[in-house]
Amino acid sequence: VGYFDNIRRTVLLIPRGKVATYGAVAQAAGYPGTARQVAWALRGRGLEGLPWQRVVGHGGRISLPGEAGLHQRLRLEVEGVLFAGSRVNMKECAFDFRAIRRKRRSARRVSQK
DNA sequence: CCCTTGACTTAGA
DNA sequence: GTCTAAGCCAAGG
Repeated sequence: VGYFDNIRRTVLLIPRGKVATYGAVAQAAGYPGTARQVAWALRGRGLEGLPWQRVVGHGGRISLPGEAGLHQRLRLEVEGVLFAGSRVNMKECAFDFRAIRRKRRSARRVSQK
């Protein structure tokens, strides 16, 4: 399991209608401070089945340049992500990875009985 | 090993 | 709001 796979798994955790920043993904994947490498991972191969459009820049900026950026915005709007000007409304749509840990804990509590 | 490349981020000006 | 400069770090040449 390499760096790319961990980043990939983390991106898959972001639910529909939410987004996360490169930095947040890096940290959640266990590689704090490697935001640029997250971008590198998304740029590479194997994007099929990956919700890459849910990863945005700091403050909800779209970092993908050119037409691809517009494409990303459309894909997000279709998922229900709100925009405020040229940025994602992070207050509403930023995904908090800590919610995953809470979910896991409550799931375990249920299965334990 | 050194150098370059980024879908990055932060801090200043 | 914009722009630059510097820090950042996995890959690839």
